[in-house]
Amino acid sequence: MKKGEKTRGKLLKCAEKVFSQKGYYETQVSDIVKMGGVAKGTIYQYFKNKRDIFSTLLEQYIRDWENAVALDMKDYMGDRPGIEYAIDFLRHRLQKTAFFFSENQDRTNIILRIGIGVNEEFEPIMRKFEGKILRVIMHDIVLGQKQGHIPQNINLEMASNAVIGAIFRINYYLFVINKRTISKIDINSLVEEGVRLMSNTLQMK
Amino acid sequence: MKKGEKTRGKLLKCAEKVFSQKGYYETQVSDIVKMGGVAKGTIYQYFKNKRDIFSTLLEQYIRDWENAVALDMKDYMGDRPGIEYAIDFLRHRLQKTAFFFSENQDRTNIILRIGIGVNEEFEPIMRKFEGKILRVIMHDIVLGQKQGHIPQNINLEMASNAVIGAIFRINYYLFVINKRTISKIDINSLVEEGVRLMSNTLQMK
Amino acid sequence: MKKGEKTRGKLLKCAEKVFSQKGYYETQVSDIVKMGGVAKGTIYQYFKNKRDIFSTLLEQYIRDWENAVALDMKDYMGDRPGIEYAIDFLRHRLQKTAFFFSENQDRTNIILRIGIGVNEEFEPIMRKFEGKILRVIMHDIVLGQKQGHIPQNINLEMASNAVIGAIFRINYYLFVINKRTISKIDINSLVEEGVRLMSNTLQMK
Amino acid sequence: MKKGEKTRGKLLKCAEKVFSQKGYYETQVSDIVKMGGVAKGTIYQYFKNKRDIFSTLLEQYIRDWENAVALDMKDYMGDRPGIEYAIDFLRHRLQKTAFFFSENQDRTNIILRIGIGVNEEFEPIMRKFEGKILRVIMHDIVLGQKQGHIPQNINLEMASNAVIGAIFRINYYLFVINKRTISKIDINSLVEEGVRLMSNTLQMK
DNA sequence: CATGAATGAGTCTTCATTCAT
DNA sequence: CATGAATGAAGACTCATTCAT
Repeated sequence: MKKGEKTRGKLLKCAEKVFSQKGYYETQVSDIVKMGGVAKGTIYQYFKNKRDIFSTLLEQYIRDWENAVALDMKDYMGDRPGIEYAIDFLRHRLQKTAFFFSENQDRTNIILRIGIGVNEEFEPIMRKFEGKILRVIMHDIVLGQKQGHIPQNINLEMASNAVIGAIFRINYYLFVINKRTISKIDINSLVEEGVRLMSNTLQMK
Repeated sequence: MKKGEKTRGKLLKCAEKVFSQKGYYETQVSDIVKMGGVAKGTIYQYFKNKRDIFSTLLEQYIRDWENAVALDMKDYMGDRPGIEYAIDFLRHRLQKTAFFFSENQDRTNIILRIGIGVNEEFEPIMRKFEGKILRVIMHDIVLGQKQGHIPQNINLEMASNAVIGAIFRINYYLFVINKRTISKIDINSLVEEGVRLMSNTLQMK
Repeated sequence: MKKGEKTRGKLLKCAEKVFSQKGYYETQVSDIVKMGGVAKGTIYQYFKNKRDIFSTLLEQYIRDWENAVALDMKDYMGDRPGIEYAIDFLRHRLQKTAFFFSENQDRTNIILRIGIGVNEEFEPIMRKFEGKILRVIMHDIVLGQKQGHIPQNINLEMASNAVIGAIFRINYYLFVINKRTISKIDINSLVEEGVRLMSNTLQMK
Repeated sequence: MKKGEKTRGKLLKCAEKVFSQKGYYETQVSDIVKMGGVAKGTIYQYFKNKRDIFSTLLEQYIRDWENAVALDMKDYMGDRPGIEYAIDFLRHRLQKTAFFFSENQDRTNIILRIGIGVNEEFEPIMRKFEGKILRVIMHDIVLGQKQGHIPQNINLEMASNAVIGAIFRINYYLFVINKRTISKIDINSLVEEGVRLMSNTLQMK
């Protein structure tokens, strides 16, 4: 790794920490730079401005999430039937999501709290993020309906928002409000409860 | 005395509008007073500073919500049994909530979006708000369990967070993202769908 | 006393207290008004502005001092000789001064501390005050020289400044720094010491 | 590093000039930076705020004075007797003081006029300053008493205040009120007169 | 690449003063 | 005479950004 790349990465890591602790507006570029141990001017070698730092993080988060949660969708892309199979599918989704949100709490805090209320110039990125997640959920539900595990008369828009709301809120509650550090075993029992709640919500059978 | 109260109220209304549009940090005190048609100094007769304006709004919202949603709980406090009754109870909750969030979209935007990411000095107020709502939901679930309409083995913490997450997210989706203006008739069909989803989530029967 | 006169006097008394405690710039008109128990606008019925309040006090202090210290000068205007007489004269001066500065410590604080550093627009008044005092001292010294109790070769300018400096400083030390409340008996022993110091300074014999 | 120190020093010099001319409250930070030929923000790189600028000056003055007046005390620490020696000692003190107050009239104005009436948050610094001076004078008097040149029955508290008052007042009169610029020869004749007055006050013989 | 001194537009906030009631 | 709501000019201070070294 080039020296420049290393500095850039370090600054991004510091930015994540500070943004997470103080929010976008309350963090000062000098906070980030100080934590990174470099001079004021250095950060402007890698980022156009403060906004650029924050949106770089947000864009990165979308890719992180895709890598963590969305990509393995193919494993379950086959049309093999069976309700256990569908539940298994849901379980994996929730598990990946829980791992994603628990492994980096600064990132979680930014995605679920900081990113929400911030300036509308970041809204497109956040919308894109949410849109991706929402589309995955909708796709999953439609898949479940095709396979007969989810009733046809469910309102897709309402249901997927209910699911995303529930999932985000639970992860927010666990990892942002309570800052819980959780073992893999703990996470699995939580996931199991989540599977039960969500399969109920969607009347999976 | 009368005049002062009127000015204060007007400024609070303007503040709500501007905070909702621009967020806490991007709104300038001068935006608010300009919209209110008064001089800069006037707003400082009624509020200590910008923070005070915002937190006054938040505190007001807690009271608004209690008046709108929480107070009529007693009507259903009787121990009349019957699952229809329990569903009816849930329906009323969701209906009141939907009315509350649809009747003042600036307020909704501030509660569900602006208030979330803002500086941690407002966190206690937001926590208090969320705490009140969470407690109502938990109380409702426990009541349902006592009356046998909700299974005992449900995880109260997870379930109530799932419910609050789903409800907030749906209202957020409808009134903040889509800025939907909704007739009473529309709202009722949405509420009906919400009742179905939430009663499923909680396995009410 | 008319009601108006009474209000004016009360406000002046309050102003004296606040100016003494906070200095000219740190006192707010609203402090004075609040202490006086009247409305903001009322004080502007009696004084043109904040400066007018302060300079009214200063002007008053000049008259106060003249009444307290300077006027009885005539009692000693005769040209009766005798060193005891001259010392007696000095004693009376110092005594009157000490009474003047001890009887109203807010006034003392304003004259000896607040009034010094304040805006140069009050300088003429303060100069006038100091000038009157200086002239009295010079006159006294010249009188002492005429009568042969003070050497001719003394530098009038230096000596009178030394005397006024010493007197002011001692009173400042006693009544401003140490806020000493002092009985008539105490004061007399202090005055006696002062007489000794000043008669030495002026080589009175 | 070099450049920064230079800017800081320049701003401090400008601040001294402006504070001296306008007093603490009437000087605006923008006056100082304008005179310094730098931008508004620059001064805040070196000083926390306006108060910090002023108190930095005051603290500096204490050190200046110690360097100018107090340090050479040891030269006279020997116990060589003789009244000429004691008078010589007094002469040097007054001379050093006169040089100190005449060499930088802005500083003199701030010490003897501006610093007095200002807000009580600077009082500790001014007290510290006065305390140091007072202690030196007291020490000198006690030394004189030990060596038999000053009577034992003198009131130390009163006498030292008389001396400090006289000295300050004379310097104030010369360098603040009359803004006299004085040659070394002039100063020596003034000092001679001062020696005479003070040695009389303290009955040195 | 890195530095950190300098910039200055931008904001909040204060407070003496006015004036309609 | 008294009130107190409203005014708005004025000033301190912040902080993202630039650029010469």
